[in-house]
Amino acid sequence: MENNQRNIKRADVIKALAHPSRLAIIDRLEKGEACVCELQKIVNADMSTVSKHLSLMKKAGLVEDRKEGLWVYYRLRVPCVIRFLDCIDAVVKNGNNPWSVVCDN
Amino acid sequence: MENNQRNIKRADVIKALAHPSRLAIIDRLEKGEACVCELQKIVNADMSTVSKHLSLMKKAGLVEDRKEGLWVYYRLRVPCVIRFLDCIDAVVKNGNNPWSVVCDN
DNA sequence: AAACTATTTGGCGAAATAACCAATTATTAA
DNA sequence: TTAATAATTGGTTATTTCGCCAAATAGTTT
Repeated sequence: MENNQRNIKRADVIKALAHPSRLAIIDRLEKGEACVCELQKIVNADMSTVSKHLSLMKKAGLVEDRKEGLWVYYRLRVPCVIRFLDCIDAVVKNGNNPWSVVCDN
Repeated sequence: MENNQRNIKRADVIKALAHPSRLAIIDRLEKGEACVCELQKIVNADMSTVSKHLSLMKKAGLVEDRKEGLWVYYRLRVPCVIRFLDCIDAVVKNGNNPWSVVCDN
Protein backbone atom coordinates (compact mmCIF):
# COMPACT_ATOMS: atom_id res chain seq x y z
CA MET A 1 0.00 0.00 0.00
CA GLU A 2 3.02 2.32 -0.24
CA ASN A 3 2.46 1.98 -3.93
CA ASN A 4 -0.28 4.35 -3.00
CA GLN A 5 2.22 6.99 -1.93
CA ARG A 6 4.22 6.44 -5.06
CA ASN A 7 1.18 6.85 -7.24
CA ILE A 8 0.19 10.05 -5.46
CA LYS A 9 3.57 11.52 -6.31
CA ARG A 10 3.39 10.24 -9.85
CA ALA A 11 -0.06 11.74 -10.24
CA ASP A 12 1.22 15.11 -9.04
CA VAL A 13 3.80 15.17 -11.80
CA ILE A 14 1.34 13.99 -14.41
CA LYS A 15 -1.22 16.57 -13.33
CA ALA A 16 1.39 19.22 -13.93
CA LEU A 17 1.45 18.09 -17.56
CA ALA A 18 -2.29 17.72 -17.95
CA HIS A 19 -3.30 21.10 -19.33
CA PRO A 20 -3.28 22.40 -22.91
CA SER A 21 -1.51 25.64 -22.02
CA ARG A 22 1.14 23.81 -20.07
CA LEU A 23 1.73 21.46 -22.98
CA ALA A 24 2.07 24.45 -25.28
CA ILE A 25 4.68 25.80 -22.89
CA ILE A 26 6.55 22.51 -23.01
CA ASP A 27 6.38 22.51 -26.81
CA ARG A 28 8.11 25.86 -26.78
CA LEU A 29 10.67 24.93 -24.15
CA GLU A 30 11.79 21.94 -26.19
CA LYS A 31 13.48 24.49 -28.40
CA GLY A 32 15.27 26.12 -25.47
CA GLU A 33 14.61 28.43 -22.58
CA ALA A 34 12.10 31.28 -22.77
CA CYS A 35 10.97 34.15 -20.56
CA VAL A 36 7.48 34.32 -19.13
CA CYS A 37 6.61 37.19 -21.44
CA GLU A 38 7.30 35.07 -24.49
CA LEU A 39 5.34 32.14 -23.13
CA GLN A 40 2.46 34.46 -22.40
CA LYS A 41 2.18 35.38 -26.06
CA ILE A 42 2.14 31.72 -26.99
CA VAL A 43 -0.60 30.61 -24.63
CA ASN A 44 -2.48 33.89 -24.93
CA ALA A 45 -3.63 34.20 -21.33
CA ASP A 46 -3.09 36.63 -18.50
CA MET A 47 0.52 36.83 -17.41
CA SER A 48 -0.50 35.84 -13.90
CA THR A 49 -2.14 32.73 -15.27
CA VAL A 50 1.00 31.77 -17.16
CA SER A 51 3.10 32.42 -14.10
CA LYS A 52 0.93 30.09 -12.08
CA HIS A 53 1.19 27.38 -14.69
CA LEU A 54 4.95 27.72 -14.53
CA SER A 55 5.20 27.61 -10.78
CA LEU A 56 3.04 24.51 -10.80
CA MET A 57 5.36 22.85 -13.29
CA LYS A 58 8.38 23.98 -11.33
CA LYS A 59 7.00 22.55 -8.12
CA ALA A 60 6.43 19.29 -9.92
CA GLY A 61 10.03 19.24 -11.09
CA LEU A 62 9.31 19.65 -14.78
CA VAL A 63 10.99 23.00 -15.32
CA GLU A 64 13.57 25.17 -13.65
CA ASP A 65 14.09 28.91 -13.86
CA ARG A 66 16.84 31.46 -13.94
CA LYS A 67 16.49 35.13 -13.30
CA GLU A 68 18.27 37.65 -15.47
CA GLY A 69 17.52 41.31 -15.00
CA LEU A 70 13.82 41.86 -15.20
CA TRP A 71 13.23 38.53 -16.85
CA VAL A 72 12.79 35.02 -15.59
CA TYR A 73 13.79 32.35 -18.04
CA TYR A 74 12.31 28.90 -17.79
CA ARG A 75 13.69 25.72 -19.26
CA LEU A 76 12.79 22.03 -19.32
CA ARG A 77 14.36 19.98 -16.61
CA VAL A 78 13.32 16.64 -18.01
CA PRO A 79 14.33 15.76 -21.56
CA CYS A 80 12.43 12.50 -21.55
CA VAL A 81 9.15 14.35 -21.29
CA ILE A 82 9.47 14.90 -25.00
CA ARG A 83 9.60 11.22 -25.79
CA PHE A 84 6.79 10.77 -23.38
CA LEU A 85 4.64 13.08 -25.42
CA ASP A 86 5.34 10.99 -28.50
CA CYS A 87 3.69 8.15 -26.65
CA ILE A 88 0.69 10.31 -25.79
CA ASP A 89 0.46 11.31 -29.42
CA ALA A 90 0.34 7.68 -30.40
CA VAL A 91 -2.69 7.29 -28.18
CA VAL A 92 -4.33 10.37 -29.60
CA LYS A 93 -3.71 9.21 -33.14
CA ASN A 94 -5.13 5.75 -32.61
CA GLY A 95 -8.07 6.96 -30.56
CA ASN A 96 -10.69 5.29 -32.74
CA ASN A 97 -8.65 2.36 -33.86
CA PRO A 98 -9.78 -0.87 -32.24
CA TRP A 99 -6.33 -2.43 -32.42
CA SER A 100 -3.80 -2.04 -29.68
CA VAL A 101 -1.49 0.86 -30.02
CA VAL A 102 2.12 -0.14 -30.41
CA CYS A 103 4.44 2.78 -30.18
CA ASP A 104 8.13 2.35 -30.46
CA ASN A 105 9.48 4.47 -27.70
CA MET B 1 -2.90 27.74 -33.43
CA GLU B 2 -4.14 24.22 -34.26
CA ASN B 3 -1.35 23.19 -31.97
CA ASN B 4 -3.97 24.25 -29.53
CA GLN B 5 -6.32 21.50 -30.70
CA ARG B 6 -3.52 19.01 -30.53
CA ASN B 7 -2.66 19.99 -27.02
CA ILE B 8 -6.27 19.75 -25.93
CA LYS B 9 -6.34 16.15 -27.12
CA ARG B 10 -2.99 15.42 -25.54
CA ALA B 11 -4.19 16.90 -22.27
CA ASP B 12 -7.27 14.69 -22.34
CA VAL B 13 -5.10 11.60 -22.52
CA ILE B 14 -2.74 12.85 -19.85
CA LYS B 15 -5.62 13.76 -17.55
CA ALA B 16 -6.82 10.21 -17.84
CA LEU B 17 -3.50 9.16 -16.30
CA ALA B 18 -3.41 11.84 -13.64
CA HIS B 19 -5.00 10.10 -10.68
CA PRO B 20 -3.48 7.81 -8.08
CA SER B 21 -6.19 5.18 -8.40
CA ARG B 22 -5.92 5.15 -12.16
CA LEU B 23 -2.17 4.73 -11.92
CA ALA B 24 -2.70 1.84 -9.53
CA ILE B 25 -5.01 0.31 -12.11
CA ILE B 26 -2.35 0.69 -14.78
CA ASP B 27 0.23 -0.88 -12.48
CA ARG B 28 -1.99 -3.89 -12.24
CA LEU B 29 -2.83 -4.05 -15.92
CA GLU B 30 0.83 -4.15 -16.83
CA LYS B 31 0.70 -7.73 -15.61
CA GLY B 32 -2.27 -8.57 -17.83
CA GLU B 33 -6.00 -8.05 -18.00
CA ALA B 34 -8.20 -7.87 -14.90
CA CYS B 35 -11.90 -7.65 -14.13
CA VAL B 36 -13.40 -4.61 -12.48
CA CYS B 37 -14.00 -6.56 -9.30
CA GLU B 38 -10.29 -7.28 -8.95
CA LEU B 39 -9.34 -3.69 -9.65
CA GLN B 40 -11.83 -2.56 -7.07
CA LYS B 41 -10.03 -4.51 -4.39
CA ILE B 42 -6.76 -2.91 -5.41
CA VAL B 43 -7.89 0.69 -5.35
CA ASN B 44 -10.25 0.12 -2.44
CA ALA B 45 -13.08 2.36 -3.57
CA ASP B 46 -16.69 1.92 -4.50
CA MET B 47 -17.18 -0.25 -7.56
CA SER B 48 -19.00 2.58 -9.28
CA THR B 49 -16.01 4.83 -8.72
CA VAL B 50 -13.67 2.28 -10.24
CA SER B 51 -16.00 1.77 -13.14
CA LYS B 52 -15.97 5.47 -13.82
CA HIS B 53 -12.20 5.60 -13.70
CA LEU B 54 -12.12 2.81 -16.24
CA SER B 55 -14.60 4.36 -18.62
CA LEU B 56 -12.60 7.57 -18.49
CA MET B 57 -9.42 5.71 -19.38
CA LYS B 58 -11.24 3.81 -22.09
CA LYS B 59 -12.57 6.99 -23.61
CA ALA B 60 -9.04 8.37 -23.61
CA GLY B 61 -7.80 5.30 -25.44
CA LEU B 62 -5.64 3.95 -22.65
CA VAL B 63 -7.48 0.69 -22.04
CA GLU B 64 -9.88 -1.57 -23.82
CA ASP B 65 -12.37 -4.04 -22.45
CA ARG B 66 -13.84 -7.40 -23.17
CA LYS B 67 -16.97 -8.85 -21.69
CA GLU B 68 -17.10 -12.46 -20.58
CA GLY B 69 -20.14 -13.67 -18.72
CA LEU B 70 -20.77 -11.44 -15.76
CA TRP B 71 -17.31 -9.96 -15.89
CA VAL B 72 -15.73 -7.20 -17.86
CA TYR B 73 -12.01 -7.56 -18.31
CA TYR B 74 -9.87 -4.53 -18.94
CA ARG B 75 -6.42 -4.46 -20.45
CA LEU B 76 -3.84 -1.86 -21.42
CA ARG B 77 -4.05 -0.64 -24.96
CA VAL B 78 -0.80 1.28 -24.91
CA PRO B 79 2.38 -0.55 -23.96
CA CYS B 80 4.50 2.59 -24.10
CA VAL B 81 2.61 4.05 -21.16
CA ILE B 82 4.81 1.88 -19.00
CA ARG B 83 8.01 3.43 -20.26
CA PHE B 84 6.35 6.75 -19.91
CA LEU B 85 5.88 6.13 -16.23
CA ASP B 86 9.56 5.41 -15.89
CA CYS B 87 10.13 8.96 -17.05
CA ILE B 88 7.65 10.30 -14.53
CA ASP B 89 9.41 8.31 -11.84
CA ALA B 90 12.69 9.93 -12.80
CA VAL B 91 11.08 13.29 -12.13
CA VAL B 92 9.68 12.15 -8.82
CA LYS B 93 13.04 10.75 -7.76
CA ASN B 94 14.98 13.87 -8.63
CA GLY B 95 12.44 16.26 -7.20
CA ASN B 96 14.88 18.01 -4.91
CA ASN B 97 17.95 17.67 -7.02
CA PRO B 98 19.01 20.94 -8.59
CA TRP B 99 20.56 19.26 -11.62
CA SER B 100 18.63 18.49 -14.73
CA VAL B 101 17.06 15.11 -14.81
CA VAL B 102 18.46 12.87 -17.49
CA CYS B 103 16.47 9.74 -17.92
CA ASP B 104 17.42 7.19 -20.47
CA ASN B 105 14.18 6.28 -22.09
C1' DA C 1 13.68 58.84 -5.66
C1' DA C 2 10.06 58.16 -9.32
C1' DA C 3 8.52 55.89 -13.23
C1' DC C 4 8.50 51.75 -15.78
C1' DT C 5 8.59 46.76 -16.88
C1' DA C 6 8.48 41.70 -15.80
C1' DT C 7 6.91 38.65 -12.68
C1' DT C 8 4.60 36.73 -8.64
C1' DT C 9 0.95 36.40 -5.14
C1' DG C 10 -3.74 36.62 -3.01
C1' DG C 11 -8.44 36.38 -3.65
C1' DC C 12 -12.77 35.32 -5.84
C1' DG C 13 -16.26 33.17 -8.81
C1' DA C 14 -16.92 29.60 -12.34
C1' DA C 15 -16.07 25.18 -14.12
C1' DA C 16 -14.29 20.57 -13.85
C1' DT C 17 -13.41 16.39 -11.05
C1' DA C 18 -14.16 12.98 -7.55
C1' DA C 19 -16.61 9.90 -4.45
C1' DC C 20 -20.50 7.99 -2.66
C1' DC C 21 -25.25 6.18 -2.84
C1' DA C 22 -29.21 4.47 -5.20
C1' DA C 23 -31.17 2.64 -9.19
C1' DT C 24 -30.58 0.14 -13.58
C1' DT C 25 -28.70 -3.23 -16.91
C1' DA C 26 -26.90 -7.66 -18.19
C1' DT C 27 -25.81 -12.28 -17.38
C1' DT C 28 -25.93 -16.56 -15.00
C1' DA C 29 -27.92 -19.98 -11.85
C1' DA C 30 -31.72 -22.01 -9.19
C1' DT D 1 -39.27 -16.48 -13.46
C1' DT D 2 -36.84 -15.27 -9.45
C1' DA D 3 -32.60 -14.57 -7.15
C1' DA D 4 -27.91 -13.35 -7.25
C1' DT D 5 -23.70 -11.21 -8.97
C1' DA D 6 -20.82 -7.82 -11.86
C1' DA D 7 -20.87 -3.67 -13.83
C1' DT D 8 -22.67 0.79 -15.36
C1' DT D 9 -25.34 5.10 -15.00
C1' DG D 10 -27.56 9.12 -12.75
C1' DG D 11 -27.72 12.28 -9.12
C1' DT D 12 -25.74 14.95 -5.26
C1' DT D 13 -22.26 17.07 -2.71
C1' DA D 14 -17.52 18.28 -1.70
C1' DT D 15 -13.14 19.41 -3.42
C1' DT D 16 -9.90 20.97 -6.78
C1' DT D 17 -8.54 23.52 -10.62
C1' DC D 18 -8.78 27.54 -13.62
C1' DG D 19 -8.58 32.26 -15.10
C1' DC D 20 -9.01 36.86 -14.30
C1' DC D 21 -8.30 41.03 -11.52
C1' DA D 22 -5.87 43.85 -8.29
C1' DA D 23 -2.01 44.42 -5.45
C1' DA D 24 2.73 43.44 -4.27
C1' DT D 25 7.71 42.49 -5.43
C1' DA D 26 11.98 43.07 -7.88
C1' DG D 27 15.03 45.08 -11.02
C1' DT D 28 16.02 49.02 -14.53
C1' DT D 29 16.25 53.47 -16.19
C1' DT D 30 15.91 58.54 -15.78
